[in-house]
Amino acid sequence: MARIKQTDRQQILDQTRRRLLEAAADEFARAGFSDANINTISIAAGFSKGTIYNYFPSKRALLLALVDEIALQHIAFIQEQVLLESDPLLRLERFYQAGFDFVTASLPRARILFNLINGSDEKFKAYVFIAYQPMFNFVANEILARGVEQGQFRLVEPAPTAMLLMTIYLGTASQRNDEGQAWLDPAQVSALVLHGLQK
Amino acid sequence: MARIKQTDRQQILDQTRRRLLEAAADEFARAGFSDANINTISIAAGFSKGTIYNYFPSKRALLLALVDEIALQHIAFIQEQVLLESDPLLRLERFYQAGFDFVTASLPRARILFNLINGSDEKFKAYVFIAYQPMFNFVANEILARGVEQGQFRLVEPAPTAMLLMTIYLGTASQRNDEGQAWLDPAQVSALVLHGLQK
Amino acid sequence: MARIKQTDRQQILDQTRRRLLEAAADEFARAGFSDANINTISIAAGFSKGTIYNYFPSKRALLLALVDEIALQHIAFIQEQVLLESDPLLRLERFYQAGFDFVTASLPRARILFNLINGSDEKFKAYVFIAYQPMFNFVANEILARGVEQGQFRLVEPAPTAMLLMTIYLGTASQRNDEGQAWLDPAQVSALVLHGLQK
Amino acid sequence: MARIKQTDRQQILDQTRRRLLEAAADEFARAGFSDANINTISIAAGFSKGTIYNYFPSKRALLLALVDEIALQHIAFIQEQVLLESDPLLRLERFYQAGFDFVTASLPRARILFNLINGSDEKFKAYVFIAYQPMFNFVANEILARGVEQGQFRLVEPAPTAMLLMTIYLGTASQRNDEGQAWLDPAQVSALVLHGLQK
DNA sequence: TATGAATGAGAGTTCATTCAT
DNA sequence: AATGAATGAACTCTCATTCAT
Repeated sequence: MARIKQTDRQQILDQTRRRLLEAAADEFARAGFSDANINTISIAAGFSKGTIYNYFPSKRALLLALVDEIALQHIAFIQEQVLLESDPLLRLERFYQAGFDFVTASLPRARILFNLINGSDEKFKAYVFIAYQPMFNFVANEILARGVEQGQFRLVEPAPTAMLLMTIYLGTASQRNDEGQAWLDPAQVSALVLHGLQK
Repeated sequence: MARIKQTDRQQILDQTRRRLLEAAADEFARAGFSDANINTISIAAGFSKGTIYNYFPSKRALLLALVDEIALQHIAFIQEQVLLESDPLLRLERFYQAGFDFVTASLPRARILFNLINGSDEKFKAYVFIAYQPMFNFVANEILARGVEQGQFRLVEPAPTAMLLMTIYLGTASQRNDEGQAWLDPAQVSALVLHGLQK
Repeated sequence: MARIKQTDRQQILDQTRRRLLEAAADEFARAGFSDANINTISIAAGFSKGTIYNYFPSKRALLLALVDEIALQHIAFIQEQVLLESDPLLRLERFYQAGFDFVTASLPRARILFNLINGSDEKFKAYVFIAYQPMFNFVANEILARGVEQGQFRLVEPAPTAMLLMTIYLGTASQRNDEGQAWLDPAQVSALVLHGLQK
Repeated sequence: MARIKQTDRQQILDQTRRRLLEAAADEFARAGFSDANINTISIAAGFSKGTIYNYFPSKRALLLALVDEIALQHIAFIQEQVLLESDPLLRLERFYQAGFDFVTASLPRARILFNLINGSDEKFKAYVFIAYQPMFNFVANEILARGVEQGQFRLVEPAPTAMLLMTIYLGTASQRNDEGQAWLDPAQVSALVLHGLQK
């Protein structure tokens, strides 16, 4: 009995936390960190202002928790897609395709990410890079290093090149019109990158 | 006599405006629009709070005035550099080189630009794009269209491709370490882009 | 239980609102709208500055809420007193007596009213007239029209004459010395008005 | 020669002062003391901000100088009109007629007066009453005392009754519609007052 | 005499955060 | 666990006043 109750309680806690994070994502995407409003978030989540502070110690911590979540989802989604292919060239194409798909599907969350990376708060920026470290490593090892080994890519240094690919991804995928459609086509971007990487 | 006085006064006005814009550039770069502090700006410029409002009607107007100034300098600098070459391929290289140089030389101003473009305030974003329209046109006409005409580039559509080049430029040039050094090399970026554009 | 809590909370809300309005009445009476200080009001009410904005969206809205309250009290008090008599002549006397009594008892609130009516903000003025419409109607119908019907008053038009009586009331009752005593005697005023209305 | 120059200079000074006072009258009438804007006044007068402070030591002093001027004009106009008649009854009618005429002709200045009298600044109020002392005396002596002596008025005390007449005048004459037309007719008001004063 | 750039105290308002319930 | 009334520091913006020219 007690254990069941315990479980129920945990579920309620998780669900509240989830709703708060969802609402926070929308608000942070809409307004950025400084202009995001804690009250707006709590109301959108269906709770009152105080509840947020039962789950997150501060507005800043709320955003960081959201970054963690976004990074996990983002990395998992891209890895999953990329690993469907084994050829490094196809993996690269998949990488851009999956990246654009992720941004399309999760535009508010992606916007938060881009805002933070190109924003002026260095602490946020550093936090994001740490959270995305697995993705950098994945691109470097599973796409670039393999392509170089197999002789499909020029002899590039995996680490800085991974950064280049990521930067191009973020820069191109983030440009959207009012309906959320990308200005650029991922195939166009990966074609361009592939030309650059091939011998 | 009267004319001299008039001139003096105008010079003082211009100089004050200049110092305010310089200080504003630093502060907006450091903190972004919302967290930038009017008081900090005026103190840094050597004036008191109220003086800003003798020159700009609001914090927002101050930033927009700065955007105008940055865009003019930015566009002029890049055009000047690019036009030193006549070959479209070399022009493209110059474009990235000049772009990276501009960011290096005017990092705070470039940061403001990137923040606005990737930020959440749609009005700021629209304003920036209008201010940079001449640059888009320049890239489309003086680099891409010429390269296509002369058979050096694939048959790309100048307008969206100009946007792609700009996006890649902004995305790559803006990534800097703490000392302001670019993570990426402009030659690397233009090589990649060139590979993508060539037949 | 829950209902009691609910009630308690509502009582606290009402009480805070009440204290804010009381303090606001004193401050607006002392200084007029423009020179009234939000901080002074909240401190006098025993709260901090921000609390006012949990109850009223702006300084202006605070004053308008106060006007609503004053008008309701004012009208109710005068109607109650006037309706103690049925003879229109006696009603007129009661009207001035009650009016002067109201001003004596609620001098700060009355001052706010007079300030607004004779002030330069047309929006405030219009708001006050709308709030006092019931009083104009009451004087026109329950005093003047009846007196004319019963042949005690000259054949005057009720509406503009009601305005005249109100104007004389406001003009005379508002003149007070430092101790809040009226310069004029309401009996004197109503005698004068009665002479003017009788055949 | 020197004396002529001196005269010219004095004329310029007087004219500037005059234009400043005219502009100040409009602005104080429009907005009341607190919301009146020194810059608006100086621009309307065709001068710059600083000039006001060459003529008046402060915004407050500017208003007081204006009050002096208004009172002098006001009193002179009413005395002149009233003294055209010798019969106290006709003088009383003239008093209200002239009063309403003055307000009609000098609405901004009259508004300033009414605002101050019914406003919340006690110092302004006291200043106005001192400036209008000659008018109170004039009404008491030249209208009321004479009417009582000649047996046309009831045996009223001149001083408080003068105050009553003035208060009624100010209260009634100040109510104007958007085109500046009085809500009430001065004949109506003086008829009412006369009924009250006659035996 | 007239100017207007500079000042800076002070205003209303916002909002992340606290905490008693 | 959830609430929301209260807080008060911080913010942008206003404007009467000063003073060097």
